[in-house]
Parts: sequence; C-alpha cells; structure tokens
Amino acid sequence: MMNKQKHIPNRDVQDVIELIGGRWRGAILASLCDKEKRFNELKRDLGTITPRTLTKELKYLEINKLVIREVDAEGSISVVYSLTKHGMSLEPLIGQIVVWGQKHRKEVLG
Amino acid sequence: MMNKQKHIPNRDVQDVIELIGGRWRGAILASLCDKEKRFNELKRDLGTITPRTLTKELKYLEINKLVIREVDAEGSISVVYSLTKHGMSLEPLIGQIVVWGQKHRKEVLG
DNA sequence: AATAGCGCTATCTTTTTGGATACTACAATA
DNA sequence: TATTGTAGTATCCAAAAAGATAGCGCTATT
Repeated sequence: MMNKQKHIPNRDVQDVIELIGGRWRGAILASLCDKEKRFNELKRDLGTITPRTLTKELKYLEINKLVIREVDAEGSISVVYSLTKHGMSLEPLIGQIVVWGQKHRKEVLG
Repeated sequence: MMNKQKHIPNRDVQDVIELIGGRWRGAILASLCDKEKRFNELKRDLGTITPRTLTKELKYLEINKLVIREVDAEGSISVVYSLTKHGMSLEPLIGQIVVWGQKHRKEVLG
C-alpha cells in the first residue's frame, strides 16, 4: 500500500467549485439542464435573483464555456440560453449534488 | 403529462454548494477524505490558507456535521480533525468533481 | 396611444469573504 | 534556557459578491 501520494488533488476541487459555486451558478446550470431558457424565464425560475446578478453570472458561464447565449432575431427579439457540451457534461455531477442534498439535508442542513 | 414541476430542484443545488463551496471548504473536505489530520497538517496541505480562515471553515464544517474535532490530550496537546458519516458520504461526490475537473480543465479553465 | 413584457444596464449600498499581521498559551526539544 | 512546534485568537482591512432600485430601448398587445 504505502500510499504517500495525495489521494485527492485539492486544486481540481477548488477550481471546479469556483466554476459552479457561489450563490447562483449551480442553480442556473441546474435550471438549464432541464431545458434551454430565456432570460426572464431563468429569472422567474430562480426566484429572488436580481437581473444584475443574473446577467453577470450568465456572462461568467458564457466566458467559461458552459453556457451559450443565442439571439433569435426574427422580427421579435428573443435571447435563449442553453448549455454547451461542457455544461451538459456537468449534468450527472449536478444530479449527484441534488441526490446528496435530498438524502442529507434534514440531518445536516437542519 | 403536463409536467409543470421543476425537473431539478435548484434549492438542493444551492444548499449543497453552499455547504461545500467557497474557496476552501471543498478542499478541506477533500483533504480529510484522504485521512484524518491535525490543524497544522491541514494548513500545510492547503498551502496558502491563513489560520484564521482555517479555524473558521473548520468550525463551519463542524457545526454542519461534516467534520469532527477531537482533542487527544495525553500529556501533549493534539487536535485531530476527521470526517463524520455525512462528511464521508460526500467522498464520491468530491471524487466526481475531481474527475470532471481533470477532464475539462484544459478546455474550460484555460 | 397606453400598457406590458423582454432583456438588459447603471448606480449605490450592504454583506460576505478572506487575506495580512501580530500575538497567545502551552509543550517538547536542543 | 532559548527555540521550535502546535493550535489557535484578535484586529484590521481590501476585495468580491450580491441586493435594492431605477431606468432604457425595443416590441407586441390592447
């Protein structure tokens, strides 16, 4: 055995948690796992988020290649947000977060 | 069908991410997945964390039942931090975070 | 023409987070 | 006895995150 190596590389944990962390990013991604959505649709979905924060977080996620912003300009203006391939690849992870939360929230989160 | 329910309960995502989020909590938990550790051992492991922050985060994790703080006072003073059952149950999740990070960091995190 | 909805932006303030730095009490070691 | 290590605390401060509130240009509806 003699395992002197670090079992888990903390750096990856830190980086990924920064990517999906904060108050809103995980929730936004989870909401987009469901289906692509428009700005105000997301806003309603997330409840108490302010438009300023939603804009900022969506931009962050776009820059980090997890979300796509598309303008469907056919007469009326409509913006659609959806997940990139990378974003979609987070779905099992987010699913597992949800499952863990459902199992443990009563005991851990009070 | 008429499924008006939210497919993924965002609230769980938000709560769990808060629990393991921030700059340090995930990394602390990951480090303790490896094995139980002492205060300064953790500090060295985490590199640039300040003692103030480490204390605070460990307290938070203790309050939220993910970490146990034990004092082994046998002549010399020694404090050991380890994971509770709930904390240990996060291991697969943290493992998946690491795996995702390793797969996607080059493309997403630059 | 007025109103409502969309997709934001702008400004200001509060809250949260976490770093810097110094210091402490105690014990073991040299 | 001086130094080193352990396990923290105490203060202060800067930066980041996020809320409150208002408003804007555009379109569709009534």
